[in-house]
Amino acid sequence: MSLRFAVLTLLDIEPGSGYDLKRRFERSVSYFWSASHQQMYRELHKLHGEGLLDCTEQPQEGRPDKKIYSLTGAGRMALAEWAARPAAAQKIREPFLIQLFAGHHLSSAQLRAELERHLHEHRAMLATYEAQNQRFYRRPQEQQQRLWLAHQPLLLGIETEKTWIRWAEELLEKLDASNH
Amino acid sequence: MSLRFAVLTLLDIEPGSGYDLKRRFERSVSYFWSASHQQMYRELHKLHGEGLLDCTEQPQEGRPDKKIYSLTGAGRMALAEWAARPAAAQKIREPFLIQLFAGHHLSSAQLRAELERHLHEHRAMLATYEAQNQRFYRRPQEQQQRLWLAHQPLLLGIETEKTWIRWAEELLEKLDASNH
DNA sequence: TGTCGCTATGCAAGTAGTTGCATAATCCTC
DNA sequence: GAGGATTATGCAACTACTTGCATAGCGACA
Repeated sequence: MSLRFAVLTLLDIEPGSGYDLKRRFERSVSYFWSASHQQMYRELHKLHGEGLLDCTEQPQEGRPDKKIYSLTGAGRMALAEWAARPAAAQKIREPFLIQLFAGHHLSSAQLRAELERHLHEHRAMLATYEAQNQRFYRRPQEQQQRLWLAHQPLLLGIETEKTWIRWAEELLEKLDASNH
Repeated sequence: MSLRFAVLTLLDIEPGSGYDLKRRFERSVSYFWSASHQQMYRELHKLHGEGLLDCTEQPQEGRPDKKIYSLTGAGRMALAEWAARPAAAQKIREPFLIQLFAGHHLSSAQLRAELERHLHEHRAMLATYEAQNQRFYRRPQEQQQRLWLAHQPLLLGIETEKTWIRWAEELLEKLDASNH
């Protein structure tokens, strides 16, 4: 259900094609929801079939035509109605922690290597989030005020990554300490 | 794939029935992976079918018989092999943040109410995590040393909840400030 | 004495998400 | 001028997960 409303929200801000949406998704929604391009296209078809989206084909030179989707009245209503309903609690899914839970099957060198790999990824994540944050603060005041709510998830993303990194660094230290 | 290895890991620590597993899951794995009892039973059947689990029926008085599952040699091998493989990156799924992303469809009173509801849930979560943490430190030294790695995810869970709560409290303040 | 919650297991049908592939033109690099 | 990335869309088959229901005895509460 959430993907459908993520799509509606993005199209509410600005109409676009599946491909556009996929890229905008990566730059905004991706730090609190993940989806592949197949999911996106399928969702667009479904929403269009249900009359929540309009679709106009836009011929392009050289490359395949774009299908530009935008909200219908029904789409806007569905979005507003959903926004007012209490959201389901999040589902936690952290494969790495399950692995850690079974960590006694690994040598401490293997553990270190895995941890450092994840640490690397999370640091990269943090860097892209912070870059995005900077971009936000470089926008004109008017936009900052209009989008401030939609910006809040990014702040949580940044703090969550920092927390993860701190935890992993401490765990590495503990591994060191227990080895010598 | 992760649920399957969560189940194997729990059964590796101690054999048990689907019902046992479900409860142990809630007390340990649930803060980094979620699963319903149906998923659990289905996974047990599958793992048993693939020869990774042994199953012995244990008749009980009054209540239905238990099926006690335990790892076979193949099960232990599969677990060890998986533990050494790099884990997939986590999939983020936070419905509430999508809702916030569409937050301009809500009145600020509605927003406040939703936020406070979530804040309440996260505070309750933090309290149960901390109680579990206390329980851990009351265990005998020997167990603390043996289980210290499996205990690390809980520490991350605690820090993550604290981060969430801090973020939500700040957001509430911002909502207040922008209202007056 | 009725119903609520707990222990204990499971089926069936549905929705959501993943993986792998396919097409096709254009732009850029070597 | 060959190969690869980018733009743009999509099918098919699969796996994972959810929802709603069913069964069935026991203990506690009111």
